[in-house]
Amino acid sequence: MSAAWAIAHEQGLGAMTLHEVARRVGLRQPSLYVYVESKLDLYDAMFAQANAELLARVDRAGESGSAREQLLRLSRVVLDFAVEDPARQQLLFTRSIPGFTPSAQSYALAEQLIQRTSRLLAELGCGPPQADVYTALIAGLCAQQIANDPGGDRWTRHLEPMLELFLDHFPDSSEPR
Amino acid sequence: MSAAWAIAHEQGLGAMTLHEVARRVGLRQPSLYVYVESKLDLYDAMFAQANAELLARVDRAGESGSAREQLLRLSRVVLDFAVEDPARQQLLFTRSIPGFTPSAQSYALAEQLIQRTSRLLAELGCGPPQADVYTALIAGLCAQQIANDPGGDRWTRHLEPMLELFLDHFPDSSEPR
DNA sequence: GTCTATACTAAGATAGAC
DNA sequence: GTCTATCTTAGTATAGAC
Repeated sequence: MSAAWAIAHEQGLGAMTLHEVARRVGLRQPSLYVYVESKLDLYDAMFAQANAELLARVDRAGESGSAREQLLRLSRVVLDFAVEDPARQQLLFTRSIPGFTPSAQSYALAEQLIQRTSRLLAELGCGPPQADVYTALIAGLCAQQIANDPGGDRWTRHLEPMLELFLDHFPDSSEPR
Repeated sequence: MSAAWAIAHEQGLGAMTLHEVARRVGLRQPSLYVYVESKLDLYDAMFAQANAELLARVDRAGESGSAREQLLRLSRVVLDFAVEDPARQQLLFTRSIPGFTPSAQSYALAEQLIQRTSRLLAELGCGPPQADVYTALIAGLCAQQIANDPGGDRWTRHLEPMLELFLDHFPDSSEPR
């Protein structure tokens, strides 16, 4: 697993091949089939691992404070997590690996985060349409940060002001139709 | 070119191979080397063509009205263009094709749009940091729309309300630090 | 300009010995 | 569990005939 992550981290998720993984762990490529059923199976294990790690961090960020404070903290944790490792972000939040869809078991982990966020948003007066705007905000900062200033904070530093603006004005008004 | 776009459109940009292009135009793969120097060269031609098309649409959207109206129209044209064809969006706005960077000549076209947008933003009191927020807004709507509701408008319909909110509140206040 | 033939690379996966 | 050997597929690119 860590060899697979290392490759994804260094050269992108698409460069992660079973040959290269085997090379790094000092085995021949066919030997890996003792541990994984296929390459997609390995992706699934990585997906589950990354989601578990994210959930752990969100938990560590705690549940204290108002719903608004909690949402701000949760958003910061998620954004930092995503921006920290572009390959991981690609695996978790985009559907861009040909042939890969997470198994039901792995996806259940991802669901937990979605539930948690939706609940907080609902408490703050944001229904599903506003929640879409929220996800677009996060996704936009994340995409721009990774693409144009990897390792920096040129976009991520706008998270809190944007969320404040969003929470102050979007929940009630501005609903299109 | 149109065969290449058709493949990208149907199966994604990564599925565009010289073999498949040749198949579609009734040639053998080596014959394509009369027309392109390499696969990356073909990507570059596609990049230039798509940028030219986008610029043409932006021009057609006209320059009448206030800076605010112009920015709203330009943003709508760009967002619709990007969402319309995910493969094209990937080629133009993400840097996710291994080994591909646009030639200086092709990139000059992309620069024109950037210039135009920056000028409008500046007229509306948005400096570079606010322009970053603007690009994140567009990128976020675009990414979510393509990933989660392709062909629909679940995210893109929020464009105008979000821009209004952004222009009304972000230019002066909310600047982090 | 187009072809055939081929070199080269590299991937995922399987068979069967040890 | 690990290996060698191999199958199968598919890609980019080049050489040289026509």
